Amino acid sequence: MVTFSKRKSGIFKKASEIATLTGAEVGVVIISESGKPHSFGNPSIEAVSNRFQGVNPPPYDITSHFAEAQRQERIERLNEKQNSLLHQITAEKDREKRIKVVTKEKKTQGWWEAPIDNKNVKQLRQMESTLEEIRRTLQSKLDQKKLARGGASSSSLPPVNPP
Amino acid sequence: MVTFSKRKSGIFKKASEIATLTGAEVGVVIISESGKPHSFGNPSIEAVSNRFQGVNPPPYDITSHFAEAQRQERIERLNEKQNSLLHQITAEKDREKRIKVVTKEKKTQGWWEAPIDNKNVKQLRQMESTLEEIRRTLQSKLDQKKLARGGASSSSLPPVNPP
DNA sequence: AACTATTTATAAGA
DNA sequence: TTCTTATAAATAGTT
Repeated sequence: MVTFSKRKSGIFKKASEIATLTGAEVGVVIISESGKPHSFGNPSIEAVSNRFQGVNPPPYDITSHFAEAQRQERIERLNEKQNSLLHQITAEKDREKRIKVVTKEKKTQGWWEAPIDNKNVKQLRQMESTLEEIRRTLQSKLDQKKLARGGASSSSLPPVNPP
Repeated sequence: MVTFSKRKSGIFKKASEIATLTGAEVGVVIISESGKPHSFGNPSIEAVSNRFQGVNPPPYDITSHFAEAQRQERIERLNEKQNSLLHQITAEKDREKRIKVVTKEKKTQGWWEAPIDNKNVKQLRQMESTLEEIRRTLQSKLDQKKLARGGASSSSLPPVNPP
């Protein structure tokens, strides 16, 4: 909790800095483990969110092609996923090292040696499927809206009309 | 521009860290001065956005423990996915170049009418889903080690509600 | 919340 | 963009 609080402040500060330093618009949303939402936005979280979703693209750039913009977004998303994976792999390997050390010291059974709880795993997968489907459905709807309008700026969600 | 790039990386890294470290969900959207959108999301920018908007309520606290023997397998799977991502990224970038050339030649069609490669979108979505599942499984396991207590809040908003 | 040892991020330059 | 490095800032651990 202390870590969360400290780091949240750190991120918000960084977000504020990049905004004033480079003139970028930044929006950050953090939902803590307990489910409470925390946000930072410059100019405001709503403004950034709307612009990201293509609602109000100030400088209308006729040269940007929708398909290209979306492709670029996908590439960025892939890069994010990749970075995420790298972090996870690193974390996982570090963890493994630690576990090996502990295992040598203690011959008692630890939680990581416990048998798989199939009931819970099954339940988890079911929830994942459901949530994933919801997410996909929403995304699909949003994408259709996007297709129907073709926003000037690129990105993720909603509507406008072709010139 | 260099500052923007460096600091953007810094923020994304911090965002990734707070997510891994505290189990929080984080979404960051940065729109550069030139209007180009950059985003980071854990689990995904859509998931965080949706949850922030109240679309997607609860986190899971399923307590399933996986045997140490399976850890290595997961790491290998992550590595495979990562390689897959690298190939996808390369392919996407190459294709983007080709498309840019084509779209400059064919001006009979408006940019808003540019067809989206649905096959590719579908493929990427599928991959994201898979990655998402892996990530969630790992996260759930990693969360085991952390204390789950109701968090305090500094600049927080009221709890999210369904639309 | 304050302190501080340590780690990490960053600006500047190449 | 990547690399290097001196310096500034962020953070974990502790009180």
